[in-house]
Amino acid sequence: MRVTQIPFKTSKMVASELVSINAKLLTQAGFIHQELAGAYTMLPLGLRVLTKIENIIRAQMDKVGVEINMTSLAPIANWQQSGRFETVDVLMKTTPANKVSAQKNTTEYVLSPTHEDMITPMIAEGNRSYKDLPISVYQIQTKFRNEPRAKSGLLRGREFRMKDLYSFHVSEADLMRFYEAMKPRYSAIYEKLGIGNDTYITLASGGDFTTEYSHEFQTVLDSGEDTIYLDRENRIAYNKEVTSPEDAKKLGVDFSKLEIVRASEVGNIFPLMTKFSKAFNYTYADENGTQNPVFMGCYGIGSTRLMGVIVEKFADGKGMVWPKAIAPFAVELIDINAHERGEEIYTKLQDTGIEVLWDDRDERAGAKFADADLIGIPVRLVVSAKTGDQIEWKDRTSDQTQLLELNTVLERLKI
RNA sequence: CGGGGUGUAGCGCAGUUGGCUAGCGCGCUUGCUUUGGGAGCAAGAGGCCGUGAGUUCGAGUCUCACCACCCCGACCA
Repeated sequence: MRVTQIPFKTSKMVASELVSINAKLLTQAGFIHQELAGAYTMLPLGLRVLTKIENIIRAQMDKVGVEINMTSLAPIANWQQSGRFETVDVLMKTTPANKVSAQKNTTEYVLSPTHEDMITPMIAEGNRSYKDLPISVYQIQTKFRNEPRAKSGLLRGREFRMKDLYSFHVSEADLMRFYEAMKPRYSAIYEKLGIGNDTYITLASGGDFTTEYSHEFQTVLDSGEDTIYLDRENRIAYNKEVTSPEDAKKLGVDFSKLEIVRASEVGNIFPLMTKFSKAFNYTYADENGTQNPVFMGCYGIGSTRLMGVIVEKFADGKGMVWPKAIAPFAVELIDINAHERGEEIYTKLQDTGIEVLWDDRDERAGAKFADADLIGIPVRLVVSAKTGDQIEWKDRTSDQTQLLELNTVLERLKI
């Protein structure tokens, strides 16, 4: 991609009221554009990052389930049937904007904040035998939650993207077997995203459902919203909400010996048990023809939030620093008064299948360098009168530059 | 929802005890010079001062209401 193709420019300045690092840098670098409190357009660079994050999630989920795309609009009836229409206070619904025409459709719909209420009856339609189970289906989509207070850029929005996987089982034992199998899938995702070391599986409350505890994945982050009690040695943490004296006794943990840190929740897995299958009368026939309730689990990961967390985690004084796996491009190419040479290298890199962003603007060197630092692509290549037939290589996180032959550059980038 | 703050040019901001033609920087346009860390000079274009009611001879400035956004808390992926 050429920088001149992108109609969303970087900016030298940004509103002083943007305190959150991810909101500030992503806005300044032209990755996102805010439309409302807690709702952002993904611009070309931001969309590339988000897509890569979601593809990493997708690769792991494809090992345990199949992907579908569901509607965001949901019938109110489904939410009434689960009893959640009145109780979920972040629920949003549509309202027709005007009633000028008599034949106008005035039906109101739920804007789905999560999809249990839709997927349960859908799966139940054709899967009534023990032979059909277990089932595991996921989706990566935009979800809507009327948060009382959207904040911190991508960390908490009213419209955000999230992966949800739903699983359906013949028994609690089978559900828990699957539930346990999800943990390594989640760890693999955080590992690939570059935050594996700082992300801990965390015991949290089971909420309104029938299990006592559930698990979250928390990334240690000063600007995180949650407080967790961290046991670094055993790589496990406890959400503050489950650190009462009773919890301590039940779990056999001495919380006073643990480190208290701020963290951001980047995933959760939850045994739903039979809450939704009961609400939607989803039963299956076992070997004896007896009807039994289906056991369900749900497994979420907020992809837009992850993008924000990763910015917060790695940014330095000059801008963002993307892990290789999700950087919008593998390399940024800058030409300094060497447009033809730039185009030549740009074409070669592209032909080799390397993702390259070419800053082909008619800008001064300083402006291009500053923007490259801000955007945070892992490798910066420069061609100019100084570099001759060679190419200057600089890693985003280093101050060292080196002159390399084109072939060497291609070799290095292939890895 | 409680508390605190902010709405003035595309973006970032200033605007005195109410005063006449509303400024500055960035960006944008044109020209010349410059060219490896956000260039210089010159000439331009660009405003319903968030919205609505008041007070006043006169409101960006004062009053009230509303809306939006940011921050703390409560709540939540």
